[in-house]
Amino acid sequence: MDYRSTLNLPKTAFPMKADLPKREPQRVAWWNEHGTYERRLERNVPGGTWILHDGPPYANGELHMGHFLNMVLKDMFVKIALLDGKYAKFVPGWDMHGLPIEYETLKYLGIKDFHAVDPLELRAQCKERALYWLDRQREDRRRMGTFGFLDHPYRTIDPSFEATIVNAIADLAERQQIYKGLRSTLWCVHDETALAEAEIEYEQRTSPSIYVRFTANDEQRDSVMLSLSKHDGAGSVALRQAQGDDAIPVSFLIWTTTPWTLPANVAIALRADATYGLYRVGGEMLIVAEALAQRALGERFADATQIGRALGEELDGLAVRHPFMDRDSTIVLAPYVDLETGTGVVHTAPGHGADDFDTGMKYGLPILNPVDAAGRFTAEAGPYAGMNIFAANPRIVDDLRASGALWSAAEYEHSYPHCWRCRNPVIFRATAQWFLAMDQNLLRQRALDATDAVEYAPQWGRARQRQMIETHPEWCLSRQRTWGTPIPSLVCKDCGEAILDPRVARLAAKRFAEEGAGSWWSDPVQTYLPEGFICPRCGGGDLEKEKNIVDIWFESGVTHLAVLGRDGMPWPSDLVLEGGDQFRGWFRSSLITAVAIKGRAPYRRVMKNGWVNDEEGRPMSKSRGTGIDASDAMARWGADVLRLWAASVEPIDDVRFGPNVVDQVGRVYRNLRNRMRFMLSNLEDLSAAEVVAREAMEPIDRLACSVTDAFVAGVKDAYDSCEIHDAYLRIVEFESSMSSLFFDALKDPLYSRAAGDPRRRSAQSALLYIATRFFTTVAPVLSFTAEEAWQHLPQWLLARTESVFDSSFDVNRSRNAAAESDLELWRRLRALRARVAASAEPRDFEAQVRLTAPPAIYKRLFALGDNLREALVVSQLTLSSGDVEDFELLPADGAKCVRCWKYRELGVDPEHPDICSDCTRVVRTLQSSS
RNA sequence: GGGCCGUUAGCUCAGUUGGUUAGAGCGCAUGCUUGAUAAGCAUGAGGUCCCAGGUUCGAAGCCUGGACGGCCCA
Repeated sequence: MDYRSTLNLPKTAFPMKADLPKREPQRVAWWNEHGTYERRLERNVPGGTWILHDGPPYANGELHMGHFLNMVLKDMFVKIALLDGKYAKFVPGWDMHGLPIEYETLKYLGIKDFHAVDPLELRAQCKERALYWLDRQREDRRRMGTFGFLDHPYRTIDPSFEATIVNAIADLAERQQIYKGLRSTLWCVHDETALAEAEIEYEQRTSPSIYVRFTANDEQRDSVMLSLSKHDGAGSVALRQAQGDDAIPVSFLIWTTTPWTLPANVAIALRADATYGLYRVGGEMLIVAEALAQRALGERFADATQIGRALGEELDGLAVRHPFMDRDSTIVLAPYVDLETGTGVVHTAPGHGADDFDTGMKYGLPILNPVDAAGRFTAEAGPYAGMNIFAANPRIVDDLRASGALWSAAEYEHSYPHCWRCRNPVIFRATAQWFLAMDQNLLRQRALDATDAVEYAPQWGRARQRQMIETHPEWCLSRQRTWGTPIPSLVCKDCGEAILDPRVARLAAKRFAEEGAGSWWSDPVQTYLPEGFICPRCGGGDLEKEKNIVDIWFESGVTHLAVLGRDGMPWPSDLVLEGGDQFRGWFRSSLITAVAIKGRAPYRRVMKNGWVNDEEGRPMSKSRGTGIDASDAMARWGADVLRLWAASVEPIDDVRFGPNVVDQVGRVYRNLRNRMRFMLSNLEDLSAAEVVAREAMEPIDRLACSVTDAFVAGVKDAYDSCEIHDAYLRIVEFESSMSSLFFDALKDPLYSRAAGDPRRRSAQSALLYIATRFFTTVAPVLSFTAEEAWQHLPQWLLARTESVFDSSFDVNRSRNAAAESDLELWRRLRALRARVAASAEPRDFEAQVRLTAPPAIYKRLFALGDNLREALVVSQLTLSSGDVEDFELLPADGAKCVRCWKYRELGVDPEHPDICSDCTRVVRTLQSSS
């Protein structure tokens, strides 16, 4: 007789093959149709809020794996809070203004000169492009399984958002935190706009490297020689000789890699404490820092004789002639002059460098800026007027060579700042811009102090954040472009005064909230003038609008004002989570605006995630074939495997990604999935009424539930401290031990007992408990699979709890308190089980075990009753108490029952000679009922 | 060039305040199972804990220097 049909073999519709790329989109639709997230959110209202505030990705281009990692981690935290009963409202957002989109749009439209296009028309086109990318990215984000208000994201282009930006400007203006000033600003000549440091990328570039003589005229020569001779008494004989010979000119030798800045040169900077040498080379004398003389003079150093020396400070105030402009260049001192490169004699053009600018201000030097917005020399540049500055470089070098001022020229490869968008090299250019004053109202210090109230993960994040604030230069807020939110400033046509009046800004904010910021271009200026508004400087009434837009880092820096503190979301947020580059970007800009306007940090906790590199640990690159878009990855492997990958690595550090890494985590995924499947396949026939209460379960089932409680509590702790990877390790360890010990032990009772046998129902009840706890616990990570598994739970349970996201972690701390001894017993059973399983002969049911244990352990093992034999998967077990632990494996008594495979006494029933008495009873009952 | 971070088994990672023989999962090899079966169980191999000094009775963990990789900046 075939007894197989009399067994309760596993059965479930939950497929072994995941088919994630196909099934996941259906699950996204299912969640939407059922309003799973929104319903749970409403239910959680009494639980209090927990808000992760989304840092806006920029709406241009496809999402890459770095985005994926970041977005999926965010989603995990939102789901953790949700399952914890919190009102975890998540409003994603997009950064949609700015040069990258404007640039892409112009390219898309084939427009070369942006001045030629009507601002409102260009804005309309930019908006279309930004919305297009938002849609693409939003679809990817949905595909990841993201829970949140994806249909109603915040967008920096919304009129309400633009109003928030302008109101923030008004707030800052009221606090005298904004001023207009002339500064040396990073400038992109291609895009014709000022740039913030966050908009700069450093790339390798080859520049001309030239050494240039700045030669003293007769009068200057006397002063220079006099200063040198003072250094040590009357000076050397050679010095005295040279001093008297007017035919030997003296020059300071400067080094520069930007010849085009020479027309703006007004000074030469030395280091006060450095020693400068006077070198006689052929028929001339050169002054360079002693430490750099050999390198600076090159092969001609061999012919050079040092005939004098002086400290930098002894040369302060001297002057020499500019090599080709009709003016002097003053010798000044500056602390940043280093003795690593060049000559220690630094060409200084205050209009073309931040350091130079500072020196210029200190010495009251003229700030020359002979370069226009497009990077062409103005008339001020004399012979080079009209030329593009970079194109003029070789011409300037040639001219210097022709005039004899050039000492040497070479090519020089170095990293040089480039515009983040158009990739062209940027320049420093002194222009009038609107700035946020970092030290006004002690803003910088208050921002530093505000970090004390923030938790950072990792902890060194605070030091990093502080560093970024300490080194923050004055924040240049204005941009001379079109695609953005206007800075509502006015210019007095009578006196030229630039005016940023809070009242004007408020009017603008109100107007923008209704009409959008485009109205700044179309409205007459009167729209923005309060009653009787006049120029505060000259009293004139003829005002016009300035056409600056605000830095987009400022826009994203006020997302906390636009999103939080309304619609059920408190200010500040509980968590922000972005890539580590945002210590300098969004973490910083948000902190500064929040401290300036609200006096404290806009978040309680900052977490950074790492960079996603390829499998060799190098940056991903499309050209190397290691770059992959998030949407392609999801189409290939499915979101859940990738979500598991995000948890399997330490996402706070830089991580690696590639096909081999995914294959590996894919195998872990299949393990998890199969074990979920095993549980489900043994629950099909369990009705609600038959579920055994925890207290009434068999000992080993209670033990497994207890171990599960400890597991849930452990994972929850990891979640609470943002340690997703730690949770992953616990999940893998748990499912592995569950499978090898408990599931294996349960097979016999589940399969061979009568369906309604109390032993079997107890086991099933434990499995149901473990399954539901497990699905809930992994749901933040494996959202799709956990939900799919949940949907294969018994129907009566689904009627109560429609989705896994309607469940809760249910961490039972009091029950967990007793768990340590349970875990100890669990580990002991695993070790015992391994000893049996290691045996080749006899093995499993062919064996019986004779176990002797010391009294304390004996007591615990004895309490397990027949469950102990089940756990070891043997046919018979004798347990006795003794002084020493002893373990003996012997052949089992009896013969193999063909139905349950255990070794038993067979043939109790002549009709069923090959099966044991227990099996006979089951079979007879089945026969009589059919 | 500067600041910060990292480097533990083929891969992804654990390793509590310095303390036995450095662990897990995956992979690999071998065996078992064929009633979780494109599954399950067991065993095993595999490590100069990046390198070199130092502190210590004792260092993967502390100190110094260096190498390599990454991020941010100059």
